[in-house]
Amino acid sequence: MECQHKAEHEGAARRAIENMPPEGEVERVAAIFKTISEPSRLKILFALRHGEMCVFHIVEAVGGAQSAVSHQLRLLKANGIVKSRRDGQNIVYSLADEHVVAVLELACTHLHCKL
Amino acid sequence: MECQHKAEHEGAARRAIENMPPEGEVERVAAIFKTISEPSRLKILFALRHGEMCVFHIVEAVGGAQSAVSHQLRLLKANGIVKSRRDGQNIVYSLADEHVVAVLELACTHLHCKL
DNA sequence: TCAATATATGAATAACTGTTCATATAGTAA
DNA sequence: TTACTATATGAACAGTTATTCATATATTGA
Repeated sequence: MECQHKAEHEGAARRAIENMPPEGEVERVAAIFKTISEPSRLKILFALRHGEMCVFHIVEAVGGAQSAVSHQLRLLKANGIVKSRRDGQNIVYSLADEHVVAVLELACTHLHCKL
Repeated sequence: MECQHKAEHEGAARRAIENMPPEGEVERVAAIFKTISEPSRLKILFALRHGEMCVFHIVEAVGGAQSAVSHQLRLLKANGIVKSRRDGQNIVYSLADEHVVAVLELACTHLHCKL
């Protein structure tokens, strides 16, 4: 049985269906946001805003166990949020690109808080 | 015992600690990202890009049970991602502000995919 | 080679979260 | 009021995930 809604918004509904990204793309975007949606990982990103850092200093900056930070860094890297390079005994991490900072800043603007 | 890292990056580490947002602010930002990090909720946002829609049409656009969509809408609204107004028997939802679209577009750019 | 530092990883547990089912609330028309 | 449509909500279960602990790998210096 048909619904009794006003026809006004059916155009929007139709366009929404036609332009819905394929399932895989939605899940890729979702994975990005999920990766940066945990306070512990978000702190790492806030820390890396100020320049590249090795794991030891990241642990200092965000607190928590070295093992936990390492697990989180692996997730961030696997999802393309951060990148890393070896420098002697250290692994130096940095934000993958400028989009990351831009997204963080937009979210803060949305919340009316200063980064 | 002191670590043996190069001093190069200690400036970044110090700045990171000094500029780390307070715990509450980190968690508010994290909550925003967590809210938009589920494929089902993300689909709702992709759908609402094309204009406001009532729940019935959102269900049509994203699939799934009405109850599930309603739960998701509640979360989205509680976190300030969408807003709603009543229109007769219908509740019409729309994106809360332009930041939401901007964040989605940035994430897609990051993934090199067209929105 | 050995010892020390730096980082990563596997497994296990505890906490969290999305969905479903059943039901409740609210508006509309008769 | 009653019947119907539209939306919301509470509880419970299943699946996911972050952390901890113990251990492994890799680099450096002696």
